[in-house]
Amino acid sequence: MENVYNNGMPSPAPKHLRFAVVAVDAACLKVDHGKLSVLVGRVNTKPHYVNRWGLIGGLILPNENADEAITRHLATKAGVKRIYKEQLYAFSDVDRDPRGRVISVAYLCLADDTIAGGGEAQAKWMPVKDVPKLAYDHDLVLRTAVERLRARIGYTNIAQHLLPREFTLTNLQNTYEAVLGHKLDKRNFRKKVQEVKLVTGTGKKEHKGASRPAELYRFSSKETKTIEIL
Amino acid sequence: MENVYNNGMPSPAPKHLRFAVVAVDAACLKVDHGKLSVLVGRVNTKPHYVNRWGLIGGLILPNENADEAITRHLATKAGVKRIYKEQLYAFSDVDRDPRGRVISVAYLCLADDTIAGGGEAQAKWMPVKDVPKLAYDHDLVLRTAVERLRARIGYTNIAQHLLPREFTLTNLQNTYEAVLGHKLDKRNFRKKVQEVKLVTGTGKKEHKGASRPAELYRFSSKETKTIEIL
DNA sequence: CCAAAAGTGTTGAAATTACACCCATGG
DNA sequence: CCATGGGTGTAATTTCAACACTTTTGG
Repeated sequence: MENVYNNGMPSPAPKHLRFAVVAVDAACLKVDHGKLSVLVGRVNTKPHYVNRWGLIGGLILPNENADEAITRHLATKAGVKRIYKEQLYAFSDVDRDPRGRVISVAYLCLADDTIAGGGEAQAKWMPVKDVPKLAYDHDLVLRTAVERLRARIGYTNIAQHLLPREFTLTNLQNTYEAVLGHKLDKRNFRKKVQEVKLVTGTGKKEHKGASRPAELYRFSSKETKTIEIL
Repeated sequence: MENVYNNGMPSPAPKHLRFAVVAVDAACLKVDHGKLSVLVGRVNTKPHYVNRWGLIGGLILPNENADEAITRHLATKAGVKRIYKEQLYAFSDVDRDPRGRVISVAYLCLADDTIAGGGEAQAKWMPVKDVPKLAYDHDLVLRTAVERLRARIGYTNIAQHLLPREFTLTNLQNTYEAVLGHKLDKRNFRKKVQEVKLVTGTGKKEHKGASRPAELYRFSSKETKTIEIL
């Protein structure tokens, strides 16, 4: 074989090599009323999936890459814009879509509690614990996304994408607890997030109800930084 | 919009949606004579890439998924079989391949020092520090793979795929040092790998040259386990 | 007996965990 | 004045990093 990369593909590739369509799917998560929740949309692809739920997604078009495609589909199909996205995994099993060969690049997306979305009536947020069996292989995609988020929240500042710009330390701790699925010690949590410079206090206070007002914090860095341990 | 997932795609998808081909590429790494090395192949896709090096890869076919495709291409194009593979990232930029739209699912693959490969004359192992500019976006793919390996070796037993079944603790430490790019303390290293039960001693000794023979070890688990810290 | 690589412990510093009470506010 | 959630420190334990010499073998 003369050339180990080129499969004899001219430009553009002949039709028989273009048998697949490429899609993107979003496992879009947020913490909603203390529960880790996922954005799902109605799926009605008869005869295979009738009146089911699935993740938000759709095809990649010729003039866009996967990142651009996922952004577009989230905006047009769920009214969700400007949220955090990171690539999760490419799902490529031959029969993962009963309609034909579809290879899907899945994304882990994170939104804060205040994000709208689901306003499209065909899309809504649902607690992860309550999701029924989803269409296609979307159960697998969702499970993969939750595992990834749990792993990442422990050693990066990724949680910033689950919170508004300013938040109390109690908000932050609740977010961690919802994602991880277990309680944390309040004093140790506060000590740690400050010491590792995850957050910085603004002077401001949040007054809410009949109790001592809480200080508002921000994440120190907007870059996704890898910090060591939490 | 009635259906948020189906883009109006019938079965099978119409031609204009099947504009892309889907490929796989392998960032295949091993530690060769103490140096982290990558498997590269000749690329000659005139007029864009003349006599260049690139990663081993090729197209996905209609009857296989990405995992199967990467296995096939490594075997047929580099004679490399039965090595460890994990999906790395899907690269999908519109013009990443000058010949046309190619979306590539990249893999991180690991081999032990004894693996053959490169016997095909068109494929060979090259120290990562010495690789010239590669074809396509393969520099980016390689960089991504090395970062991933460095991160993972620190908290998983993934290093097992870089070593033969039995090895000395010195072999193991050399492997870690080659991947990480810095020296480690011998006593602390040995203490840690035993305490965390990464490896188990076989009674056997390796006699080599005029020096005290070393005990041979194995990895305790063949599953990819996530251990905490190393 | 010499060269070469294998093997082995201790100590001081730093980090981690567990744990309970006082504070500030609004109603 | 009381109910609510916010905020704080310390001591015991564990973990981590730095460091040098003895052992075993083949030639």
